[in-house]
Amino acid sequence: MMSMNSKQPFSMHPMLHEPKYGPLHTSSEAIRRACLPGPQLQSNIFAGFDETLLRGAEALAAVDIVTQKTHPFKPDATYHTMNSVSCTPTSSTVHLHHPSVLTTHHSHHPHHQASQGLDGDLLDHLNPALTLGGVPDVGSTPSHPHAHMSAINHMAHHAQSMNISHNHALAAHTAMSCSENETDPRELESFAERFKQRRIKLGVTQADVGSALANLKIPGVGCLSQSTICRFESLTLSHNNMVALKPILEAWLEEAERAQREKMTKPEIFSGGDKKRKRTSIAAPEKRSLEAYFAVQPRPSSEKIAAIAEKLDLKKNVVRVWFCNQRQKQKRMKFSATY
DNA sequence: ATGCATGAGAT
DNA sequence: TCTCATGCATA
Repeated sequence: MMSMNSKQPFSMHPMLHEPKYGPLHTSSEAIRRACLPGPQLQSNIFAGFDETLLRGAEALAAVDIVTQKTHPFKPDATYHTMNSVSCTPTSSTVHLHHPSVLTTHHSHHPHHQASQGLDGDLLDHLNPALTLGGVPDVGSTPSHPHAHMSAINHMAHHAQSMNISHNHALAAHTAMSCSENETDPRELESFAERFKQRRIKLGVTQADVGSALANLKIPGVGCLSQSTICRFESLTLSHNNMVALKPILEAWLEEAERAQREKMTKPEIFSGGDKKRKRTSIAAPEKRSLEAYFAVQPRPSSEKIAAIAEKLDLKKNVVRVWFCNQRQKQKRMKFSATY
């Protein structure tokens, strides 16, 4: 592990009010894209349908929603399996905070974007009035002061499709199995499960794990949020992300268990904000419409986004972000379907 | 546990 | 302007 690419994105950035997190990211979209099925048939399966189509889509979506209650099309699908273990709120245990950054990236697997086949420009065919609308750039969101953290993943390097053959002389066999294991979805899945169980056994919350990570002092690794730990355990992260985080969490787990053993032998002692960001909530009807649009065109142009935003009376930026998030979710779903 | 959001880096 | 990794806020 740790074969570094020349990519060490350590481009720092000021703008951190808090020394809290360090930024960093690396990404290799390229490969991924290369694996993607080409651009969809750009076209006009929908040409000429205009608004009717949209209405149909929305209607469909509406129906879908209804059905969804019983039917499950969990839009937020998961990485692989749905593990439904509930989260135990074992509060307080360890606590530490540190920022750090890490970036991950690499590999690719054949994600399959099955859906983008229907790319007609739905909105284009929608009524022109819609397209014309004022389109006020609603852009920017209110205030948001905060820093973020990313992970640099020195490890996790190989994609399943990639070969590590160029690494070591003996890599041929040995390494092969090793790296393959690290990225094997099933291995990741079982690890996530084991991780969760052992974590609970230790009486540590997801949030605790996240903040305790910084104590590992792993270069480039800082703390993570409860959300991320939760997503890791439930496999709701991208494959690359899972691969990148695994060694880190594994390290924490070992350390935590070691520390506990030590504590057993010796009597130990233990001891132990700012502005709130508002979360916009998109109402069900609007969400249904968005889903309908998404089904037809997952990647609407800026103009379309503006039109949709206006129609649904939402901020353009909100709509844009919604589509971005939807795409991310879709990828997770697709990935899970792959295995 | 999950919805909406940010920001870095890639396109 | 997108993707990706992550986070805050909240149901």
